Amino acid sequence: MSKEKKVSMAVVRRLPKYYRYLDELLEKDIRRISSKELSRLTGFTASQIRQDLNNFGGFGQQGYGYNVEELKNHLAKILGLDKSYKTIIVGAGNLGQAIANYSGFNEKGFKILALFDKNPKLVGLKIRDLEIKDSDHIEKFVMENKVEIGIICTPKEVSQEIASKFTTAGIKAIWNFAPHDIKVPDDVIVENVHLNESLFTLSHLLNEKSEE
Amino acid sequence: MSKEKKVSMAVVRRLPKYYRYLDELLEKDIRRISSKELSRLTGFTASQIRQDLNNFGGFGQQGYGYNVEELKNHLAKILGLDKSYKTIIVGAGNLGQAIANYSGFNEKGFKILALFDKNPKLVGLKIRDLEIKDSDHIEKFVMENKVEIGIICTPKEVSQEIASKFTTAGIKAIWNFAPHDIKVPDDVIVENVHLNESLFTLSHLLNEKSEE
DNA sequence: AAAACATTGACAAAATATTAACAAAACGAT
DNA sequence: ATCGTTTTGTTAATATTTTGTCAATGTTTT
Repeated sequence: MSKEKKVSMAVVRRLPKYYRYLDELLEKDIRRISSKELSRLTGFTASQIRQDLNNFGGFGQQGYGYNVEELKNHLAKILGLDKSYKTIIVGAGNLGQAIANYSGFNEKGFKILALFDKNPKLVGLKIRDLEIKDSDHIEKFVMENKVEIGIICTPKEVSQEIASKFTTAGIKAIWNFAPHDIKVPDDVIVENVHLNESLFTLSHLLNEKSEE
Repeated sequence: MSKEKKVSMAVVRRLPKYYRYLDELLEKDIRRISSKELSRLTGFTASQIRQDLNNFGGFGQQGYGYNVEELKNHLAKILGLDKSYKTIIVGAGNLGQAIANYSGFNEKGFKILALFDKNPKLVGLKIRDLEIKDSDHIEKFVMENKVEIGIICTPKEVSQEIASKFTTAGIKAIWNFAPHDIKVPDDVIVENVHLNESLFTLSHLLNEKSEE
């Protein structure tokens, strides 16, 4: 049983940003950082940063700040980046291919095992060294290869169907790019990237501004 | 001078979702909807939905609910979807092409005028009916065509450079897909789509869960 | 090795956001 | 038309999140 207090989603969503800046600092060979300085970089308040980090333990030292490498490693662990994940992408259009080609994810441990599509013109083609397979074989592939993360890059009309295949086959986390809210069992995690919502937000802010 | 109270970002980020569900309802020819029913669809509480919508005016009617079409039109206006926007995409790799090919944005009034890339192998090629132009001509093109929204699909290393070109040329809104926080003048709006942060959040949640 | 300085972690205070409650208004059935 | 039902808009109550403060503690300088 876990006795840790639940960390709020607001905090969780800031963690990757901390991680990203720590990564950049380390690349510049900067070894220590204070919450004040991190505040300047990230735009969050120093107080908030200290409180966020303290949800997971006291990683800093009075009078000194945080050791960049150490904090980065802690965050990697918290974010689960110390492990490797088997993933597949369904929908091998431009978006699916864009994600397959992005080397950053692979470097951080997200291994793409295969791409799937139901378009016969795409099936059989290769993206980098990945063959595009027929969508009919998703479930079998997931079970045989113990795929952990499923990525949906299909049109919204088929996204639920794919999500269901995923959960039936035992996938526990879905990264969904289709502009639709898929339904899954309670124990399955869904992270949505709703590009239209993001664009509409931008459009709203642009209009709101011009009404000053 | 505006006397409207400022609407919080939390509210704004829910609006596109309301809009999406209203769109779906209208497609199914459903003409009226209560906050309770919208709550069931969206997962937000009915109380929250009523309060959110009331930030912009009383669109509903007691005993009846909301007229779907009317509410959708109001939201379209609030989100700025009643207008048309001139946009360009910089970075014509898979991601840039994916966005260029997504017809949904075009339908909602986001017109892509051109794609830019600095890779000579891409310059001159056509995506749909859009020619990929050389990045050297971004500023000129933006000014001549009064481009309103700039979309950054480049690697992070050049994202700031592109952002600066955008703002110099007078762009007031940037949709940024590069995993980097670009710096822009205060009056320019930036909406980030940080895919790595999204994926890392997913990874964290997956790990958190397995520690039950 | 002492003094001055920097900075955390924790807690309290303030600000925001969400949920609940309900009177007022409109609908729908009889 | 009247009456019970539905459902909003609004205000009040809760809950959550963010910010401010400071003693405690380690660091750096002299």
